Amino acid sequence: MDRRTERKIGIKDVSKEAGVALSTVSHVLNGTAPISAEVRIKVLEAARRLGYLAKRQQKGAIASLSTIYLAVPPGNLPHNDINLVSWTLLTALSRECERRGIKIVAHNGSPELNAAEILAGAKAVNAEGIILVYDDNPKLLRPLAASNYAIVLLNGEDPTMSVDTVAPANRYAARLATQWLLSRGHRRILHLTWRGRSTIMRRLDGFHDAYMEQNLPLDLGRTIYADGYEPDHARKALRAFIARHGGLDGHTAVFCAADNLAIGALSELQAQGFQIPGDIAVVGFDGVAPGDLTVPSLTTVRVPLDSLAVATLKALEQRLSISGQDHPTQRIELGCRLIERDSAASNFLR
Amino acid sequence: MDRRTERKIGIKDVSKEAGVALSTVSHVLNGTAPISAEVRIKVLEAARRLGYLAKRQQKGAIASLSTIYLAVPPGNLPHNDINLVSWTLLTALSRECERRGIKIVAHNGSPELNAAEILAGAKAVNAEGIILVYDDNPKLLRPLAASNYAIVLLNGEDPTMSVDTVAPANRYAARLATQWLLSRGHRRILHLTWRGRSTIMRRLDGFHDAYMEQNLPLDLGRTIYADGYEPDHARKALRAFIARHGGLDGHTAVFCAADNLAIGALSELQAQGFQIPGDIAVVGFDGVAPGDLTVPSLTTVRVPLDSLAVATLKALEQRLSISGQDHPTQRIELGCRLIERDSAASNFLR
DNA sequence: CTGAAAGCGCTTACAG
DNA sequence: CTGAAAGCGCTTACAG
Repeated sequence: MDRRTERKIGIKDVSKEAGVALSTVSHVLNGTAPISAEVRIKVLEAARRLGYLAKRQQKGAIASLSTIYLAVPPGNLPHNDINLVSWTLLTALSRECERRGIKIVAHNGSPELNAAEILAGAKAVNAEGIILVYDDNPKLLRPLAASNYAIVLLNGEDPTMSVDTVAPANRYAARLATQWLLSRGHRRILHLTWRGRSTIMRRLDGFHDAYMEQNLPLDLGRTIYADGYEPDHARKALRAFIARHGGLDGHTAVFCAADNLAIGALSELQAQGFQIPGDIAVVGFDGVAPGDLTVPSLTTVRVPLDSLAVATLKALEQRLSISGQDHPTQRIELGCRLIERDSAASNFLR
Repeated sequence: MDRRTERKIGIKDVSKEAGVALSTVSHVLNGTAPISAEVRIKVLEAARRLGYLAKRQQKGAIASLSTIYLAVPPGNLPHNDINLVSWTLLTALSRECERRGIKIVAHNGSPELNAAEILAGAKAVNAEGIILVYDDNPKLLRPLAASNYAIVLLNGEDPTMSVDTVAPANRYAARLATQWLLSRGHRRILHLTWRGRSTIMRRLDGFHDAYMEQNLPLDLGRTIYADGYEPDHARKALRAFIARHGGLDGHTAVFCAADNLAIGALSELQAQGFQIPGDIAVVGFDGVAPGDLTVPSLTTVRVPLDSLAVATLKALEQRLSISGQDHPTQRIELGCRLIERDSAASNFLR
């Protein structure tokens, strides 16, 4: 990440790169003298190219964090290797903290997260901030928000907006994937999901949005609820659906609310003799499963886990630097990208 | 805002405030030496109290912006004094730009916004960034996103996530207002809205969320669509509703998707002899109408317009400082607060 | 807008 | 962790 050669980029390097005087660079960056637009732009572009602007932005923030307290509902902890998403997200977070020399201490308490315990734990390790992952329990969030810790909810939903939140743009990303399928001629699409955290329901919203945007009747898209988000839950749910309808009931694609479900869907559909993507296309969501190793490889929505980790730390630092006033809480959603692979071919057209 | 006396807060002031050595402060802020947790915290709190952390964060960013190009759909321009929300938002934006010495140039083009025109206009004034207000037209956003201007969509929705967006947390705020009514015993609530931009539909989502969260049947809450967002549209829609049902049909509250509608609702309901809030409570959304001047004064959801303006500039600067790589786009939503006044009394309990 | 120079604020190395 | 001191990077004032 840090190339040795560009260790210390300074205003001097920028002036050379832009071919202007050192003082000019300073004036551009501070607005302390009237500078022509052409020169201004030349300087700013050089500063951006060399990463000087980014460095300067970072420098402001890098101050305040030394220890973060991390609270994750036990079911989502990495040692439970079923949930690869959690694992990858937490790894990204650890890596980013390490890179910046921030210590991160994981909460280890009752099976059910509990605000008093979390606050006590954070205090015991002298944390400046708390990252709460996945949870969206208002009973938990309210007392945490009332404390004077900087708190960020990661990958969750806080409808009360009592704490800052960082999450993928679930609704828009699901809409994107569904739109992609619709644009390739699919009309009857199954959405395979489960009744879990509310963030997963935002993916269902997006599924519907795509139909509405095309003025297609919503009931062309059918939603199937699995009993959970493991591959076996997907298999069971699909098996039941197929048995009930004596087939796929005219559906040509399955959009799964998680890669785990998509993996189960792939195996169940293939076990039942369906060709993928010939008979039915499969699209996942998450982008952390080894989707390029499945057969066929999995088309999926990639959640930018690294960026989520970075944004979480930034939100925490921002909150820490705010004195007294009542800045409104913010929710930051990051855009996701569709990874096109073989389980949903791009040349399907009915 | 800037008290003369605290013009230049430096590390020296922080060291005095915290009662530690100057070098210690530096080490804490840079992590360049092992410092005990107690001292660290003492220093950081002093730094925050004096606004030093905030100053430092700002300093990193203040660099890159000198001219912003502002594109607003003509119907929302301030000279159309019907829309007080636009006016207040754009004023907040101008004020913040002025405070920071940023020049802001308003686009003035065809009645329908058009990407090529906007880009040409931005280039003509040597802008570094473009703020697009209110619009959510993908045909417009796509080509803008493809340009290499830093772009922020303010108060809009971009489901394609092609540009960074700053907006109020419409869905959660509407949920909050509805929850507040439900918690005061209201069960049958009218949601008065109009078919406009999609952000307004998010307020409808939030209206429904509040019912779902309480496990109340959704059809207790009924939605009325006015023909637009002006007070007269609200009057007409309510008049039709009351005529059709021979009254309020058991509803005890009207939650309006905009203050403008709420003002119309107040006047129509009173004209028809209903007591507010005795017979029916009225809640608005926006918080910019002179809601404390209506009779009765208007309970409403206040959108943090100043913070939206600040966040927009920050997002623009952040995007400007990013070199090459593909950082995902971000959507920032800010939390809103309920302003309790007389049009929905807090002691209504059935 | 340049370039040399003074100055300022923060960083850093070190003895205590 | 302190305190005095050297050093560094950026800012600022100014003549050209």
